[in-house]
Amino acid sequence: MLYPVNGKIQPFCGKVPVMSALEATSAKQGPSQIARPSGLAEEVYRRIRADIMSLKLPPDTRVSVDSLARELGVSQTPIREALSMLEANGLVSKKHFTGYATAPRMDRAQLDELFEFRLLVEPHAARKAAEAMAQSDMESLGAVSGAHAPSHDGFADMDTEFHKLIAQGGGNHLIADSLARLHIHVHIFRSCFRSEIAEEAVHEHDAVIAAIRGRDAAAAEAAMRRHIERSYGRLRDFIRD
Amino acid sequence: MLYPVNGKIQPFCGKVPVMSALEATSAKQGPSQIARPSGLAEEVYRRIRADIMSLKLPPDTRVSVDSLARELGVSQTPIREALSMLEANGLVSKKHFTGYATAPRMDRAQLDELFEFRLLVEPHAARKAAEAMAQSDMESLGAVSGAHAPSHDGFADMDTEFHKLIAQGGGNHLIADSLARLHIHVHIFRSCFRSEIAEEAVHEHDAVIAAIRGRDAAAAEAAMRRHIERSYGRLRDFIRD
DNA sequence: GGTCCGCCAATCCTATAGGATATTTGATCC
DNA sequence: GGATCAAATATCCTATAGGATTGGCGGACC
Repeated sequence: MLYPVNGKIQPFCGKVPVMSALEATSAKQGPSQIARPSGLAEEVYRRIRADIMSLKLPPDTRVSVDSLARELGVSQTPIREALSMLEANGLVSKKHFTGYATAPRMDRAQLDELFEFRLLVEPHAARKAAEAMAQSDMESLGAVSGAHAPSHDGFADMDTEFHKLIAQGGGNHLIADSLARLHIHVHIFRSCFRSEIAEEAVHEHDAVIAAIRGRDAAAAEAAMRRHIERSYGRLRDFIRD
Repeated sequence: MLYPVNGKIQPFCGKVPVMSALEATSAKQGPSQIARPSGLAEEVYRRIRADIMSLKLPPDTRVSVDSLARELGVSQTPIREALSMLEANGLVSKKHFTGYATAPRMDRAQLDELFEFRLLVEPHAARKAAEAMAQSDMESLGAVSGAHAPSHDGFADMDTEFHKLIAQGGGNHLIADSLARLHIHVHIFRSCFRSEIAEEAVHEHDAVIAAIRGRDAAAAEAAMRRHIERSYGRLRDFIRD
């Protein structure tokens, strides 16, 4: 057959891939989501993004379309579409006739800009979350609370989920999407330095969660602001420029 | 020849297209910019985005890859890359095996979310612009001030430039990019209703400009907040849902 | 010994052909 | 007359081949 089925990524020709895609989406986004086998491009997109976030593709690394196509067992077209989307999200950059490369690691100026933005948006999101968060999300929030994360990746996932839930809690999709896009870069930056799991961060998280559960908007905003400021202080130490 | 040169978009095979691309970029971004013929995909991207913003492609309209390829005289690949980038920016959406379509017109909820976001970010940007805007941008700001725009498009361009300069003035690229991305949607929404050129908006702009020129951060923030609130009121009237 | 020029490999970019799918249209049946 | 099913069309998705360009490498020249 023309479609290599060596365990990488399979096109939507058979029935099995479709089912697996359905399971994947429904498992990740909850049962209320429509079944949408969004195509190979999106699959490849997630794969590459995961590789970037796990530092399997470190910052400032060349990414060859040919290599990816061979490695994933798909044609170049979906690779190109995925890379174009990643470029639009700032995770890779394209130089004409030279190819794609993962974005270089954040420098001091970019870190400052990123946290200025977070400090502007995320406390507001926490305030609104305290006012209007749905009960279901509130319960999910409890799941990322007290449990001590064993590994570095475990903490990172928990942190991502924590901030995502609060951003969504405000009910504003634009805010949630913007913060999610930014959080990816924070994740990469933090992973670059394999920073120790900060016990403080967990306490700060719990403070925010407590305020939101108590529907105390002002306290939630303040706690989130404090968390981001402290987080900024912890990350800033890793950089000198 | 394989490359149709019927006046649409030309590949980078000859010398003339390269020169024209150079002239275009240098004319738009100033003489200090490196020459970067970024490829067909970006050219196509700008073209489609322009067509969407000019309502030549109205909201919720099917966009065929084949048709675009024929119309622009290029292959399908750059069209796909451009559409992927547009999708990442929320201007088109893709449905598997059905094709691309321009995003539907904003509904009331989206308008609310968008202006909540703007109200959160843009006054802050104005404050920072008043504190730190470069002298060159300050002069450019004067150019979009008093002059009465004759046409609807003229006002729209002026408005876009006004908000772009202030967003850039704060020196935070993330803020500037986010606001630019959002402003496109505001532009489309406004164009849909061919709203009359609001004389008020010009006065509000002038108030912001005056505050920034006077380096009065608090006044700039307040003026921008007022401008956005009024702008929201003007646009909200067009929608019922 | 340093610098410049031409060649080679790797990569990207474009174009075309073929298979698969969703939507539409028309005819048939109830 | 309305609804249902099937064929046809238009479109997308994938794969492969060929042309064009960049960056690095070795040799020649000053």
